[in-house]
Amino acid sequence: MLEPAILGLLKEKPMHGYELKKRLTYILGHFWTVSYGSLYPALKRLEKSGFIERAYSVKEKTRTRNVYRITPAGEKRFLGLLVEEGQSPQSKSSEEFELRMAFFEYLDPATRLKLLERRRNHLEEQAKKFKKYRSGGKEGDRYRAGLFSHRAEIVKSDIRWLNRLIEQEREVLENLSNSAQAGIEISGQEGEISTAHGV
Amino acid sequence: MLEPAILGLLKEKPMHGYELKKRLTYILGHFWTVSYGSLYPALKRLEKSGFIERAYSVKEKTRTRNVYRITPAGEKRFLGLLVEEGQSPQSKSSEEFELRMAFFEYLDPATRLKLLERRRNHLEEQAKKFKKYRSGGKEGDRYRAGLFSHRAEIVKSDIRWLNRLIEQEREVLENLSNSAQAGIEISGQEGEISTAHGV
DNA sequence: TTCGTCATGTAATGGGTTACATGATTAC
DNA sequence: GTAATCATGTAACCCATTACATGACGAA
Repeated sequence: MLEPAILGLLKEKPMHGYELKKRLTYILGHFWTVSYGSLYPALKRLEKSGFIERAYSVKEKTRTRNVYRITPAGEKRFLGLLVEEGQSPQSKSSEEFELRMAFFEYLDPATRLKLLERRRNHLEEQAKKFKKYRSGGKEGDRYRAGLFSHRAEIVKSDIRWLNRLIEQEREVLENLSNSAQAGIEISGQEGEISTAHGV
Repeated sequence: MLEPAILGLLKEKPMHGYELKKRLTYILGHFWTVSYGSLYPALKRLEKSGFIERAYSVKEKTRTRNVYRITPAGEKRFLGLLVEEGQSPQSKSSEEFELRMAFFEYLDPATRLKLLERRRNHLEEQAKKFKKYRSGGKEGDRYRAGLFSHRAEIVKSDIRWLNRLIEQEREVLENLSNSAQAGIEISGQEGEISTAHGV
């Protein structure tokens, strides 16, 4: 969770730990506030693995700032982590999905579509379960029943949202292939993205 | 997270580990699937602390089932854990709130009201932040922007839901105090709940 | 001068997971 | 007879947290 987030943020621009934490809190603060105790060690790990490197260090009198930058290996790693099957059956998948979505701009349309559909299918599974609960009924308690039906509502609205996004993404893909057929060069968004194309 | 869930489930009826896991998955499976590797050790810990006790063990040929039951100390502990300030700034608070809500029937109206209001206030803080994001605008990326506004919608709808629940709970409280004034005995729901009354 | 924020880090701990190990019972 | 489910547990690990430690800089 932490590593892809760091890599994604460093794609925007090189940053030092403190700044990274603020940015992280801004984007993921909704459900996660990273602590320095995990952030700084993570930076060191990533550096040792060669996914990020020290761009430079500023020594202001006694105080230091270590500015990190993502490496080409890091770029690959980042894409790998984003696309990777949500192997954790632990359905913190909602958080995991939000993290991915926050970096969607770095993925190509086909990968985005894949992730969106995967998520929607997962939610549809959940929705099915809710229906079963309902019909298997009782669970007498009104509070728990209220909670369950509220959850079901949220899931339904999430599915609608995803469906809208999926449709948009499909249009993007169609336009792309049309342009391709018309023989127009597609300039591959600087090329770096291409690693993610293996759908 | 695990311990209050176990205690709450054992309040319903004595159970053994395997059954407990199924029940847990049913109620919390939405965002959490506990593993045996955490469940069984947790049961041992709780037993050692005296919060639960072995009601009986069934030896079916070679296979054993250890049925646990909550103790009076466990009841107190359970209520303590449910009401306890969401000390973790880690906003897994949404999960934590869902857990509490799943056991609302065991709390008295005043405590329920307190928890509902705490949660609503928390969400209102979040909603404020979303507005700031919006006005502080840019964050150019349309995907991230879409994600943010979707989050904002969810939060808003959650607040509306909580407000409805709060209103209902207030009515319950008013009715109670009216009945009390009218000199009618309130039979304290079997008495055991009273520990939670110190609001 | 004191408070908030900038800036980096370590050590102990916690709470969970995965993978492993074992074997009976039930339903098809 | 074989697959699914019942049933319990341990050991190694992972990833994060809290608490601690240190100190400069800017604003009120």
